[in-house]
Amino acid sequence: MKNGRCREKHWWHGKFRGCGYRVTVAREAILDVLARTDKHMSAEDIYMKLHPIYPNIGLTTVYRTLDVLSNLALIFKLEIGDGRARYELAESPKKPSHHHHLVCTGCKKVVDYSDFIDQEVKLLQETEKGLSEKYNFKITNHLIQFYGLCSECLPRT
Amino acid sequence: MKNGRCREKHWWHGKFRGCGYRVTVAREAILDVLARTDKHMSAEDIYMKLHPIYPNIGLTTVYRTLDVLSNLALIFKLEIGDGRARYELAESPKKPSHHHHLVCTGCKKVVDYSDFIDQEVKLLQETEKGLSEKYNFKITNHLIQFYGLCSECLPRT
DNA sequence: TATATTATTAGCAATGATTATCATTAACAA
DNA sequence: TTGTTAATGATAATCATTGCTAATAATATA
Ligand SMILES: [Mn+2]
Ligand SMILES: [Mn+2]
Ligand SMILES: [Zn+2]
Ligand SMILES: [Zn+2]
Repeated sequence: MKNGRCREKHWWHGKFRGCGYRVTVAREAILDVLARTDKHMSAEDIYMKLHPIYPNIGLTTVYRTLDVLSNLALIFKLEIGDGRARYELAESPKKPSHHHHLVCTGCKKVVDYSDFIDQEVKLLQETEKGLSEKYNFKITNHLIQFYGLCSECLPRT
Repeated sequence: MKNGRCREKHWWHGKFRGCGYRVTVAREAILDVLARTDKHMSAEDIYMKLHPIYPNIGLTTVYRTLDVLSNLALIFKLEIGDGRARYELAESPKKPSHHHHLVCTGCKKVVDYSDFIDQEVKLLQETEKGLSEKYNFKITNHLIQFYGLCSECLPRT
């Protein structure tokens, strides 16, 4: 039986290698931060979280790494309208795989939801098909988001 | 019968005055640009369009004016993910009042669509109601967008 | 294991859309 | 026509993100 001295291999090591990417401390650390939260974090959030433990990982590296992880589809990039992108793990036991977002315009909190997903998927499929044909588009993605005020922000308005 | 010498009054003059805003050349010109197109224009697009006729209207004023018009709900501000906001008239004979967008990630072209709007509205209402209760949010807005490649951008990939 | 190759990184400068400042101008109520 | 004050233009500042480059570290190879 192997002991724990060697760096634990994660399933995505193979994905990295297969795409010609190296497995680095920064990449592991950033994935780890995202794996340990159910929040939707900005590049700077991640940088701040990392900094006490890895003070040598720069903000630029965080951005670059998030870009790589995004291209590998290991994470999702999410724009909520405040000009600061948020990121989350693509596959996580902490959240449903296909979900959308509820954004508080007050505190910028993001809530995952997957209610009504079945009807939604049905409508989306119909719509995508219809639009593809009518407008001659190859549709690759969609975005559904609700905006409002959370219970903490509503009182102070 | 009145002649055409005086500046034509538009219906939104009243809306301006009622909210304590003055009617200015820049505001009329910018609304006019948006009224004459069915495109979704950026602040700079509008500035460029205006510049030959009104070289004294600065880009800053375009931004400020778009902000005012947006607050008055005369126009919609639209983010398509390239970090540059687009604007369109809220009510226009050129497009359906309630519509969503199909965005080409290649050339950033935006197409209005209102197909499947009835089913969509139904689902949105149900979803909003469900989410409001479950997550204790006051939902004020929603965003639905499809992304893909238009017929011109698809070949060159 | 030692070495060569080259992807990755840190630190910093640059970018680009949008906003803030402030002195000047123009709308418009009286 | 005039006084009040909102609106403007020029410019500087902001701020998230990206570009640059010499140094470093991950991996393949001997
Ligand atoms: Mn999420
Ligand atoms: Mn539109
Ligand atoms: Zn909130
Ligand atoms: Zn296109």
